[in-house]
Amino acid sequence: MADADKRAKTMADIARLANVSKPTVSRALSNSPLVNAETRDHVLSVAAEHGYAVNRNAQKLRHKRTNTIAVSLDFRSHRENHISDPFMFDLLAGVSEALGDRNQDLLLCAPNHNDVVSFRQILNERGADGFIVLGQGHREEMLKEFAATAAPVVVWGAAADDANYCVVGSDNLLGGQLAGRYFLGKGRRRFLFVGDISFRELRLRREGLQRAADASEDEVVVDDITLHSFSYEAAYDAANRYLDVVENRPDALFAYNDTAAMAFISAFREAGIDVPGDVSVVGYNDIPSAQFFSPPITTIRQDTHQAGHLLVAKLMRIIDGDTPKSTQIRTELILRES
Amino acid sequence: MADADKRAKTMADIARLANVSKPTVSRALSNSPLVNAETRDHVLSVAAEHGYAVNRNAQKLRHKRTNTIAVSLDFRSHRENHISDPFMFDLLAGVSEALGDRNQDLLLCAPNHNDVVSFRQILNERGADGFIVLGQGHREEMLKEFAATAAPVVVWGAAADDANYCVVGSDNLLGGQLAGRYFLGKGRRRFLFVGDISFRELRLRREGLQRAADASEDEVVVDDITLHSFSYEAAYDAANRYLDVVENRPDALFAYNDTAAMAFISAFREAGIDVPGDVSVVGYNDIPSAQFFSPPITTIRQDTHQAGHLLVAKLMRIIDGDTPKSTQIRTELILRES
DNA sequence: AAAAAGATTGAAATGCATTTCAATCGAGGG
DNA sequence: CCCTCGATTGAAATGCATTTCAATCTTTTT
Repeated sequence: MADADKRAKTMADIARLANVSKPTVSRALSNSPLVNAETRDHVLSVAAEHGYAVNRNAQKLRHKRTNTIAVSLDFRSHRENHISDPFMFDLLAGVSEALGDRNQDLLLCAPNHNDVVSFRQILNERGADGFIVLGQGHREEMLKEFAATAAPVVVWGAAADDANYCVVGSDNLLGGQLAGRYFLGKGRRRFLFVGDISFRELRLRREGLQRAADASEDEVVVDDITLHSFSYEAAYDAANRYLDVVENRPDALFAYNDTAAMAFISAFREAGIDVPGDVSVVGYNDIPSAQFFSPPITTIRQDTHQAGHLLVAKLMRIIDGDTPKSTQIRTELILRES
Repeated sequence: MADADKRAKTMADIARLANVSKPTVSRALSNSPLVNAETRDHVLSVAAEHGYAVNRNAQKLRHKRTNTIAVSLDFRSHRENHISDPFMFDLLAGVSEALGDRNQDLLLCAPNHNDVVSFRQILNERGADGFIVLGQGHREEMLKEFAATAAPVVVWGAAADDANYCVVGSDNLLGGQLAGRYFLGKGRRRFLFVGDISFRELRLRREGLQRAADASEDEVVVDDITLHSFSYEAAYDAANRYLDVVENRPDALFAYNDTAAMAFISAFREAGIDVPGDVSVVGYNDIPSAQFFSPPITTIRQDTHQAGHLLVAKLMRIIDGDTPKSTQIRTELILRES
C-alpha cells in the first residue's frame, strides 16, 4: 500500500526490496526447494506487501508453454440458429471449469474462416498450447490437415474412422437406438428422421434409429427429411412442405435437435396431427425449453459437464506428447410427454 | 514447407533467410513506412514461405499492451439457473464479435471468488489490458474498490449514482414502464412484481412499473414477491406459496426474467387461473423459449449485439485514458400473447 | 560542388522472468 | 587441519520482438 510509484513492480524491484537477487525471488515464488525456507518466506511477504504479481507474458516467453488453451466457438451458427441452442454454452461452461481446475487460461476464439491457416495462426500468433474445437461443421478434412501440422487439438463431434485427431462426442449411435426403442415401445412402426446426414454426428443418429428399427420383429420403415439450415423457421417450413406431399404419415419423429422437434410439433399440430397421440417425438440435447414446451419433449441428454472435462483432459495429454483415444460421453433418454 | 527443422522460426531466422536485420523484419511485418516497399515485400514473402508467425508473448512483453481483454462470466449462476438463461450467451457473442473486430483477444474467466484480489490478479497475472464483467451480482462495493485500483473495467448491469466505473445495461426503468403501460392498456389495475429488488437492475424495473402505475388516472396497486434464487423451481414454489395466502389476486404480473414468468404462468394455470385471460404477464430478456411457450410470452427485449459493441468500445476508450459515461441500450416490448 | 535534408538500414539496448553455471559457506570425513 | 559434499545464492545468459539511435546512402537545395 506504500507504493507512491505507479509503475508495476518487477521481479528486480522485489529482489532489491527484499535484499536478495532475482533468481532467489523467482525460486521463492515458484516454491523451489533450492531456496532457504526463511529466505522464501521473507521474499513472499515482501512480494505480497507490494502487491507484486509476475508478468505472465515474460513468464510465457521464457517457458515454452503458455498455459493457454484456445477454444473455438462458432457464434455465427448460434446467431443463425434463431432459437439459440444453449447446448454449446453448457459445453463451454464445462470446458471453462475444467481449464480453471488445471490453471489454464481460456482464450475464446471465433475464427473468421474455417481453414487451416486461420486455425494455425491462432495457435501460433495468439500463443496457445492447444486447441479445443466446439461446434459442428463440415470440417473433417480441414481438421485433419490441421492436426497433421502437429497442432494439439481436440474436437467436439463424431470421429471418422481414419481421423488423425482426438474427438469427444455424444454416443450418437446409442442416442438413435434409444429413440428407436422408445418408439417401438409405443407401438410405432413408421419412423421419420429429421436432420442433415452429411454431418457425421447426425448420420450416426440416423444409423442408430435404423438399427433399432431393424432389430424389431415387425416391419418398420424409416423415412428422411434433410434440413439444410439450423434455424427454427427452416425446420417449420420443411415440416409443412413434407405434410403437403407425404402419402403415409409417420407415427414417430426423431429430430436432430430439440429446436427442430419443436418446429415439427408446431407444424404437425397446426395440421391437426396430435403429438403425442398420433406421432411420438424425440429430440436431442435436452435444452431447457424442451421441458417447458407443450408437450414437454422426450429427448436425448448428454453429460456436458463430463464432456468439458474429457475434452480438456485429453488435450492436456496430447500437449504432453501422448495420443489419447477418442471417447463418447454418457448419453441418456429423458422421458417426457412427447 | 521446406522446413526440416521442427523448432519454430524466430524473427532472427527470417532476418537471416531474407538477408536483412531483425528490425527490418519487424518493420516489414508491421507495415512500417520506415522500410522500403521492395524490401518489405521480399521479407513478407520469405516469412510466408516459412510459415513464420510472430511470437505474441514476446510482442506483448515488449509493448506494454497485451491486446487481451478479460471477460468474466459467472457460469455458476448459469448452472444454478435450472432453465439456463441464454441471454448471457448472446451478450458474450456480442462481446466476442466486437473484440474480434478490434483484433483483441478474449480471455474468458470464471473467477472463483468475487473479491478485489481475485479480480486484480486476473488483470495482473493473466496479463489483460482490461476487464469486462458480465452477469449480475451483489458486487457494487467490490467493483468500486476494483475500479479504484485504476483497473480498466466495464460492467454489464445498472449504474449506481456514485459508481466510479462505467456501466452498460438495459434501460430497466423504461422496461418497467413499458410493462406497466402494457398492463394499463389491457385494463389491468392490480400489478404484481416478481424479483429481488436488492439487485439494482431489478429495483429499477420495479420502479418503472410503479411510475407507470402512478401515471394512471385510476387507482393501481403494485404488490411484490421477492425471490432469493434464480432457479425455475424457486419461482414455481414462490408462486404456489403466494397463491395460498394472497387475498386479492393480481391481474398483471411483471417478472424479472422470462424463466420466472414461465414458472408463474405454470403455477397459475395449475391453480385454475387463466393466462392471459385472468392475468397478463410480461417477462424480461426475450429468451428463445419465450416465443414457444404456451402462451407465447410478452417480454422486454434488449439489443445484445449493441450491448457487446458498447461494452468493448467503452473499455477501449478507458484503456486509452478516457472516461466514458455509462449508457443504457435499446429496450423494447415484444408483444405476444401473454 | 558543397551542404542540407530525406530515405533506409542495422547494432545495441530494452522489456521481464527463468535457467545455467559458478561461487560461497558451513558441515562431515579422513 | 585439509578436503569434499551439500546447501544456498547470485551473475550472466536466454527467450523473442521492438525501439532508439547512429550510420549510410540518395536526393535536393543553394
